[in-house]
Parts: sequence; structure tokens; C-alpha cells
Amino acid sequence: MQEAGKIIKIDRVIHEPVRLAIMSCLYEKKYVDFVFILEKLDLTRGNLASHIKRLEYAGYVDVIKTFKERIPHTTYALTTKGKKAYEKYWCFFDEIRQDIDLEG
Amino acid sequence: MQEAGKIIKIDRVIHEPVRLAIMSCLYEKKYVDFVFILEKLDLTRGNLASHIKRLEYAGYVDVIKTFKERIPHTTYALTTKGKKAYEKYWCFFDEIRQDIDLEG
DNA sequence: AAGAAATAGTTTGTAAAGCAAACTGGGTAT
DNA sequence: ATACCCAGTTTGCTTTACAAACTATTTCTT
Repeated sequence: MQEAGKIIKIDRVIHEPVRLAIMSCLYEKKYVDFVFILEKLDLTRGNLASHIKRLEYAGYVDVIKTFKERIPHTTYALTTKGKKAYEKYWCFFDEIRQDIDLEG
Repeated sequence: MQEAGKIIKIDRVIHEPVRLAIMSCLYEKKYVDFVFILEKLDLTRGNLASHIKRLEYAGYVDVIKTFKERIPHTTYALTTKGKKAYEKYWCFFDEIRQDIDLEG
């Protein structure tokens, strides 16, 4: 079974469902824009922006501002740190479950 | 990739790390007592009690009060509902990750 | 040049939740 | 009677998510 520390130290930045979804999108697609996530997750713009800001502060995502047909277009991508953190997050869950499976 | 609804509808009662740890203990060991969890997770008594109360209200755990050598001894166990909810919780995570793995 | 429209935010206010520490109750030992 | 456990409730603090309102920046229209 999991030790105390293992499960308690889960990365809270990623653990929040909305941010986990964002990280999943980015991990899969590499580059994802604001509106895509907005519609995919059905959030308000403000809510999405603040979650992304949090991921930015954690150093997990880069913001790429471009113009698409002369309209502002913001795109996001995982940093190396973000990629590692995301993979580590899943490792925790694997460990927890494996530990459970070991016994009856 | 996950749809909007899939990840957002994660069971918040279980999703909280401390409660996930408690549920894991119970799923593995069937019967676990208060002090065991307390030491395992290094929580305050009040904190543990309130998390367990929340699991109780959700119908996920049963409370079994006994006396052990004439000293009160509280033990917990998953209900059928709790067992199902716990299994369903992991299913969400499997689905999310499988969806990611499908693409490069 | 002025005003409308769109993107991508920031700010504000509210409600919920986690946590530690203090306090409580019910039973036991001295 | 008093002191002592176990388990749980209450209180107060802090953080957070979220929606709604507001803002800044650039483009389009007239």
C-alpha cells in the first residue's frame, strides 16, 4: 500500500481536473490554442485564463502569441518541466494502484 | 483525447488525496481502524475524522464501533457503493490516459 | 478618424474546502 | 471524584475554483 508521503505529495497544480485536462491536451497535441480548450472543456474565458496562468507560474506551459489572419491567436505548449511533471503525476497513480494490487 | 465531460465529472469526494489514500487502504485491507490511518497518513485526528465523515455522508464507508480490551476502537470498511465508486474513479483515469496514448 | 467587434485576458465577489488547534463527550482506570 | 483515553465536533484561517463584469489590444467598418 502507499506510504503516507507518496499520495499526499501529489502535484496539486496538476491534480485539479480542469488543469489535468489542459495538460492532457497539451501533452497529446503539443500545440493547442485558447479557443480549442475553451470549447473542449466548456469553461468561461476567465476561468480558463486563470488556470493557464497558474500552469504558467508553475513553469509548466509556454504561451505563444501569434496572429492568425490578423486576429490575435494564443497558443500554448508544455515546457520540458511541464512534461516531466505530467509524467511524474501519472507515476504516482501507477504506484498507488500497483501497491494495492500486490495484496488481496 | 478525453471529452469535456469525462474529466470534469471526476468524483471529487474521492479525488481529494487524503480521501483517495483512505479509500485505497480500505479497498486493500477491508477493515482499517482509526489509529492505523492516522499514523499511516500522519494527519491530525480532527482532519482525519472530518474526511471520514465526508466519505460516510457519500455512503462510501461504514463505521464499526467496537471495544478492544474495553477501550473504544473504531473501524471502517467500504460499502458496496464505495467500492464501485472507487473502481469507477480509476476507470476515468485509465480512459483519459488511453486516449492520450492513442496518438503520438 | 471614430466606433464596433473580437481575442485574451484581469479583477472582483462568493461559496466551498482543507487544515490545525482547541474543545467536547463517553467510557475506563486509579 | 479525578485523571485519562479515543474519537469526534467546532472554530478560525487560508486557499481555491468559479462566474460575471470589466479591460486592453488589435482589426474591421464606415
